[in-house]
Amino acid sequence: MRVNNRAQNSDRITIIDIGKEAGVSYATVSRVINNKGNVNPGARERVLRAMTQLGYVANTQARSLAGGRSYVVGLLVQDLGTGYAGEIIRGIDDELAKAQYNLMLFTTHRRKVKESLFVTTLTQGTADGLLLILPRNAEAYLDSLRRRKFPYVLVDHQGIDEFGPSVGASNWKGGYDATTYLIELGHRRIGFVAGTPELGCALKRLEGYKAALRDHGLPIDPDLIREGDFHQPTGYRGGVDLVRLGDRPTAIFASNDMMAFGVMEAVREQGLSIPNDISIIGFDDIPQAANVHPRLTTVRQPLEQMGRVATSMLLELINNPDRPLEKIELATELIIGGTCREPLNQKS
Amino acid sequence: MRVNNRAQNSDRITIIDIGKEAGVSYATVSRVINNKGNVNPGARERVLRAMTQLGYVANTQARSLAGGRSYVVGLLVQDLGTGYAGEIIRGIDDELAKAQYNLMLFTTHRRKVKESLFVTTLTQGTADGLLLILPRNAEAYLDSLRRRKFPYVLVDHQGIDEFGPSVGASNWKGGYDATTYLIELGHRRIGFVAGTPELGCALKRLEGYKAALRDHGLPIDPDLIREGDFHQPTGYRGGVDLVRLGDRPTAIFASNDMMAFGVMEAVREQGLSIPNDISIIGFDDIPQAANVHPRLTTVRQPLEQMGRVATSMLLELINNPDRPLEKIELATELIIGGTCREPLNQKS
DNA sequence: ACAACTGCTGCAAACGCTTGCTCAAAAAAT
DNA sequence: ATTTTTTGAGCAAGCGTTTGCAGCAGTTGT
Repeated sequence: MRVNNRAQNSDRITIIDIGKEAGVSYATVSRVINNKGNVNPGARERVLRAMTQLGYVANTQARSLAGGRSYVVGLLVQDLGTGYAGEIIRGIDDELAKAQYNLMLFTTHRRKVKESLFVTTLTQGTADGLLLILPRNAEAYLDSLRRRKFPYVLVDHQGIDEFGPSVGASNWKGGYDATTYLIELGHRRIGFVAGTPELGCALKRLEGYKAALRDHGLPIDPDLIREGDFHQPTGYRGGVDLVRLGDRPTAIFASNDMMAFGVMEAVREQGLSIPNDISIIGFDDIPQAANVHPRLTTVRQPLEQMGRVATSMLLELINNPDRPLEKIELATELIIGGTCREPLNQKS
Repeated sequence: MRVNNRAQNSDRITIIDIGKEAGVSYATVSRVINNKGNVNPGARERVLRAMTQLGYVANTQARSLAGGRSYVVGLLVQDLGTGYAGEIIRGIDDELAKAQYNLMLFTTHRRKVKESLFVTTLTQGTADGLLLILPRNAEAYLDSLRRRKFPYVLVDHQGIDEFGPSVGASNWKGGYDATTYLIELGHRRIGFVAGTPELGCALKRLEGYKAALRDHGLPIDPDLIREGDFHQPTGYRGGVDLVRLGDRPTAIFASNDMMAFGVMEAVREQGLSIPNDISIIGFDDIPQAANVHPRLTTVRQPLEQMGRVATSMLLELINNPDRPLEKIELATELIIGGTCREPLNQKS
């Protein structure tokens, strides 16, 4: 006989137990659990009752082994440092919970090496699908996933993978709207702090900004455009540079909130007031944006909803692998806070 | 015959394949994988070679079913909004990766209800152990875990569970040190913004603050102590209140960084300079603390290390359930940034 | 040279579940 | 009343591992 090394195994309740309790075979119990086949309403009732009575909890490993489904989706994310991923994840695991799925998390952090390994393990039976938030070197495995028809969805990543399904936000339009808003307030010199140029979303936002300027007959001044990397320090740096410009801008558009916070710091450190001296607008609307004073005016990406939509797409893909792949772009929304106003006309 | 519904099953490589390739039985392959029993070095060598050659990936579900181990640990965390949890998680999954373990994430968010359900499922075979970061209503299940000897470790939670193993930081000493630092700089009126009083760590920090004042013969002025909840808005609120005080403090100690950011905002909005008019010190040293300007002076909690230590404790507990339970308190460290200086003697 | 070990390896059962097949009983059709 | 169809449920195989047990060489001891 084999001895289990896990204490709770001894009293673990299996479908066999509940089959006995309900007076049916364990196969029937399984059918009830999975809503499969034809089960007599009476029997189903008894099974259900027995389950709650005995406190049955399905053994996911066994289900997975037998049924080929693990009820787990893997999530690959770079880092949980800002609220950004947190918001998306909120949507994800809310949606996952509804479908009785679990979330396996892998944080890339600095070590790109293991990313592939993780994907391999996960896609080899541990998970039924994969959610990728802003993956960096996805090329390494995306191809293999596609070939094997392993379900996955890209979140907030435009550009890299033209074939795969993805969920993002209207970055171009968001950039356009934010800029237009500033222009309509009366701003003529609008600084821009760009995001990592390798990321599609960063480019789109920049293009939106340029298009808005163009459409309103304003010049695109390269001096007003600074490169950043979506993190606070580069926002600060860009802010300092822009503020020190001889003919400094009356407004600055940072292409994400974290950088906007950096810009705000820079502006204030130079003894200038927000929004009186300089208007500031961000992008993302992470939770913190609502916590600074004045509240950051920003372009909201529906992060939670993105997580939600991506998840439900993934679940559908899992249930029906031959379903046509979609690319969904959710609408952004301008959130008016207190960091923007019409420019004071002391300087034209 | 049964037809698999998963495409990749057809070409999945199992220990049987490896066994054939290496010319041994699959049992031997299993022994090699698990470093069990005596295996002939030559055979081991061949097996290893076959594994890399064929790109073998173990099926975790099967291992779990047969071996009673899932190589998964569950993580329960309230929210991923700030970098706080992110840092801890970095330590956790770094350590987990070393042991070839995976991480199952559950975010409590607003819905406490499902927390217990998650714990039940997880402890019923899905995970080998549980990591709990600042759980709120842990009483609901901690007891059951203890009874069933299910391995778990509490992270950064002092007070609730006197029996269970836990990892935290020296909150009292951190509070004491920070306050002493300010006093030694010459501050006499030091404001304090407290954290959620239900959390042990918040209380400890406050006590450390009071003790330092006492030890240096300074009065404890209730007016200088404001209640907060560890989030930015309450820090802001507390900051505003303190700054508006008739006899305003020359320094403010916020009991975590997020609130310190709120205080910084409040101070600057009142037209005061940091650190010239008011010194500010935080607690935690989340990544952002290094990104604000000037860099926040704060008490570093070794968050990543806490995650790391908690994880290795958990893993040891999993391997040896009868091991005595420990409570580890890691040292905090004062990080000198640029938000503190001696008070300007314009006002005594 | 024979018994007693030792080291290595294979066999097969078990883990808890899903599901194709089969078949009995009940319902519908003739 | 008989045949056909439908419905419901049991049987047993199989998912990919781990591991106790048995067996078979090769060593060592006497």
